[in-house]
Amino acid sequence: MTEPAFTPASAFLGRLVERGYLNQGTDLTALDARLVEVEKGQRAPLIAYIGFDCTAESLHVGSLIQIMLLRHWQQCGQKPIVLMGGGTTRIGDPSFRDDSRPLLDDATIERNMAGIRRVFERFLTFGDGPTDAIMVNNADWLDELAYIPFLRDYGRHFTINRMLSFDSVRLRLEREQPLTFLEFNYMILQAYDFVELARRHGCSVQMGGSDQWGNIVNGVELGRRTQGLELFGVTSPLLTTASGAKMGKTAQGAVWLNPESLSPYDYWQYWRNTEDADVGRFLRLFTDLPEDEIGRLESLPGAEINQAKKLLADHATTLCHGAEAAAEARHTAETTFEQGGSGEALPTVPVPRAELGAGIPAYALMVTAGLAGSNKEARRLIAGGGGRLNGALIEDANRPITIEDLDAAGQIKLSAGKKRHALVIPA
RNA sequence: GGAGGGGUGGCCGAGCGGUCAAAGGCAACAGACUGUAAAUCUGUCGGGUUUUCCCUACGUAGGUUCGAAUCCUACCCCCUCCA
Repeated sequence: MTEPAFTPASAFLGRLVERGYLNQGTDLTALDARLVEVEKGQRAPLIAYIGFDCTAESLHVGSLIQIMLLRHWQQCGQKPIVLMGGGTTRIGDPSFRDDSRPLLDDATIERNMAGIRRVFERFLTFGDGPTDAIMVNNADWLDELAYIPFLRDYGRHFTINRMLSFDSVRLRLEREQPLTFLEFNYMILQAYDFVELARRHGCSVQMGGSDQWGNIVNGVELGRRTQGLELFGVTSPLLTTASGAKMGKTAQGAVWLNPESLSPYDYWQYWRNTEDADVGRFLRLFTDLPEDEIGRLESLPGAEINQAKKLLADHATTLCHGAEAAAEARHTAETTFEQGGSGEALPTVPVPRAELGAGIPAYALMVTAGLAGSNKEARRLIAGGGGRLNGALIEDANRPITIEDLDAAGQIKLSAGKKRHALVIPA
């Protein structure tokens, strides 16, 4: 557990504490000492892993803190392993959930894994070097597990009594939600993953979100009991916004890290709209900016805090999508919001020139532009004063929009409210 | 296997023969206020070209009624207690 006055000597743990990544860890003092030895060149880099589910074809902002943990780990001269849960995803982590996850088929898992791999390549350096990241898939060993030998070798180290006492299981049972035996095995397999990674790759540290604490501790103990290994666990805090909402949800859904799932412009916007109270915290967690700079930014008064939000958006987007995409997103945002214009990175919707020539009712165009889910919703939006055409309020939902409405740049800017815009271009 | 309770809109949760597209809350969207923030207030919140009209919807399939989310039958699923 975390010692209250723990002051780490190692670069890595020092950074975690300073930047707010540390929730708790097993024997942090010993881990700190090992890390220092590496820094002094007295031992080879330590190897840490974090496991990721393959439940979607991209990771989202909720996993970003974990990705950043691996990134800092690598920057501090240690070696990261990204563990893809190709095997465990077929079971579904029951931690703190009331319902079972839907079981995914192998093809879907495979596809998801490919999408997730690309995200990591932006945050970590992969390769064969001593501190290069590697990616492994736990299906490689879980798929071929033999049931009886596995039970005999590992099952005997788990008591049901203890497993039932873990919050992740206990809370579910207390709420009288069913927990299947399949899901119940998840924690055993995750513990086994840790031991297997130690054996195969010499991995000695597992990190993860605080909801993984129970699973991580199980792995540490299993390693000690079965092979006398000294393993460590480190968790990061569960993140919520200052107003208490879970991170990573927006109107359009999850904030994906993959440009196909969420455009860099929308990603930039997500960070730009951070609540005032979160700016400092997020700068520390999701950018590489130095502490003194962050201190200055987070104390900007009143509306000036918006400068800090832009920098947050710039740096977070650069990490995830590259500097070019970030610059374009910022440019688009500034022309759209500060000059009332429209930048290139706004979503564009091609509409056949002939249809525009004939005129399309405003409500219908809102729908094709993706700004409303149905004609009715579009009408409501316009009736409520939320529809704009090239910046001007749309009074009548039936008002035809034609080529006459093309602006100087040859496009039509449609807006739903102040933040959602789309460009209609004749095709 | 026996007894009882329950399955309602994105979620929670009322309704228990017409006045029900279904109270209330949350979430969401828009408006006002602002700073592309938070909080607050207002409006909207199944679909249909603007609708005193139509369609779809209250686990599934039938039925009784002029009329059902509400009653009946069968089936599926969940929960509780007993065995």
